[in-house]
Amino acid sequence: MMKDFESTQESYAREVLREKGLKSTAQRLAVVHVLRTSGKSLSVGEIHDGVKGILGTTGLATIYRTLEMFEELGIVKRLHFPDGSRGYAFSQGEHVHHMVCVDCKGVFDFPECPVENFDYASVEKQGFRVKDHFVQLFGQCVKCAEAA
Amino acid sequence: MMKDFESTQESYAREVLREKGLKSTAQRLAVVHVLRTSGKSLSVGEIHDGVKGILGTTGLATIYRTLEMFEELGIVKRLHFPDGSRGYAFSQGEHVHHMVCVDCKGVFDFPECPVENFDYASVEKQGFRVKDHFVQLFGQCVKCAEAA
DNA sequence: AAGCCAATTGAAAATCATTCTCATTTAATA
DNA sequence: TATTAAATGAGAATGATTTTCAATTGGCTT
Repeated sequence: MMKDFESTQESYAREVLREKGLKSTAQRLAVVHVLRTSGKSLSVGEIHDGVKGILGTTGLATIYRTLEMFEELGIVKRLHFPDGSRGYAFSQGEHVHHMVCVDCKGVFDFPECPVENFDYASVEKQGFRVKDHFVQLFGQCVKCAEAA
Repeated sequence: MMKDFESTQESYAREVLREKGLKSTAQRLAVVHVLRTSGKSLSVGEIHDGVKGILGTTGLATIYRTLEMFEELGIVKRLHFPDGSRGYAFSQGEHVHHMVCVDCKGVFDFPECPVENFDYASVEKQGFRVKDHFVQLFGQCVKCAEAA
């Protein structure tokens, strides 16, 4: 039906889903496809539009359900923008952080974790146990810098 | 009308507002007061309730307007939780990151920035210009660890 | 201390985002 | 291919946020 639907990313999603006993539905794979081919962070509405472009009619609730589930499975990552809006980006499970272009919303990974080797002394002195962290960089990508 | 309404934090907010030619209304100072005395991150609704407790009837829209403005002024900081909900915490302008207790939503600052001295080589190699970052730690505070 | 005026507020409506319900459909397995 | 639990679609319901506009108020000025 559609070329280029079987990429590493789609296979990866398929596998994660199967491992968990979840179904690899056309809608779910389409969400992965839309995110992957966009190369950037998309809003729920944009993802919905993208999926509709592939499958025709698709319920918005399905997109929400899929994204929530994908986030728990580590297939996508939710990003937060300064203006308060949210976006989702494809993410392949590993511990990767994201750098987002504030102009085009393009998403670029950076695998080195700035927080990984951070010395939490001041925080742990107070008795905190750090369990997780959220890091996101904002900036401008080459294309947008040149266009400006 | 209310003791303890003039703290460093309230004075700070007053000053920032005056510098920008904005009014120090009872509602705005009450928002600061509620956040300060709570010592933790609060949702918009919780802040609204807190302000109503002080001033009686208060419009929810005012709370939204105030928080948005305070965020731009660096008086409060918006936090994002894993469950998708948002919270606001008092923040005094400087570059501080926050550690949030996932149990009680208590907010604790840590002034050392883990990202400050991070080597962006891999990112900048691709031509990105990093302009800003968002860092937030999740974990458990002493009290909640003991209670568990 | 009173008056002025732009800034701010409250209340409700409007809009936008997200979740829920339930009848129907479908992917995976036998 | 039949079975069945899982998943979907449609729209209603809920919840969050923004807008509108008339009424109020804080920070001057006099």
